[in-house]
Amino acid sequence: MGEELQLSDLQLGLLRILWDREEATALEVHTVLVEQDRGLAPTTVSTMLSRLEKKGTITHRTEGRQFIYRALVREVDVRRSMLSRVTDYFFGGDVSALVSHLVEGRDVDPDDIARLQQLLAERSGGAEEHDDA
Amino acid sequence: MGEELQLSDLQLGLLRILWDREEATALEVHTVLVEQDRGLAPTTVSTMLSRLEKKGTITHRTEGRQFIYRALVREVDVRRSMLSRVTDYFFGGDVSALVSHLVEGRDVDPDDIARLQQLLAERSGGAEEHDDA
DNA sequence: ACCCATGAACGACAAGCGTAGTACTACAGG
DNA sequence: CCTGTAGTACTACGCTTGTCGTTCATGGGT
Repeated sequence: MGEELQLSDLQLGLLRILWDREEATALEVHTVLVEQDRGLAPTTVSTMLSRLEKKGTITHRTEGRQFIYRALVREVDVRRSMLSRVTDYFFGGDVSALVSHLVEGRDVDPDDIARLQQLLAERSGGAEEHDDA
Repeated sequence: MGEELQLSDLQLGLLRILWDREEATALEVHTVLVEQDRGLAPTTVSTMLSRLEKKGTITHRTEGRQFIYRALVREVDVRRSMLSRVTDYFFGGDVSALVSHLVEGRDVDPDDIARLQQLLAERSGGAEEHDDA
């Protein structure tokens, strides 16, 4: 199923914009980037977009003389893929080790803890899993 | 405090070896890599090690004509840093959202769920610190 | 029909990574 | 003292990323 897709910060930034608004022209993307204090030349944005397209991450349709870009990968998949890389590497896929790390290290609100407990309770009690072994 | 350190897979692999054995010569590192099906020329390993050192991630002392490398960054810090990047980006630092994602997506064993509940219970009940290396 | 503005296409360049061959140095054995 | 060998240093090369400048095409206004 999953191709190993590894994205840089900027690439992620571009994707994010496309995810947020479904579609966007190069100019639009550039504008958003600028608003995010990410000052880049419009051509830079175009170049990045092109390269992303060449890799099959996004695509575009032409409307008039403008390109309207659209993401081809879903955020949830990228999220999963990138997270997997880190978790697999550092925790060998052991989710509890990961959460343990999170809870230990950074400050986690008691609220968060509570919410997590809630979440897990739902998971184990509410939804019936019929997975064996 | 936190420098943004972004490591590639190979760099992580090298670091891992140094973390595991505290210290290692270039040759030793190479050997381990080979055992891990990561077949690289010894010179390649040396080059990578040098570059890592230039970036301040590792260091070495000289024993005879050999270099004995040692990591300058702790695994826990790199772990945290790399994980933060992903979690901050995708979940805005919301740990419960992250865990939610994890629990929803890949199949998490009931065992894991139980362990997590245990973990959280400890966390919210008695604040016990147990050292992690 | 012509010129300009708008935006894409192309080319460029520096830095960093992965990869490795070759050069050099220094210690050890004869 | 000379040489072989081990092991680092140097150099190189192709690829990707971030960053643009410049060129080119085209459609719209006068």
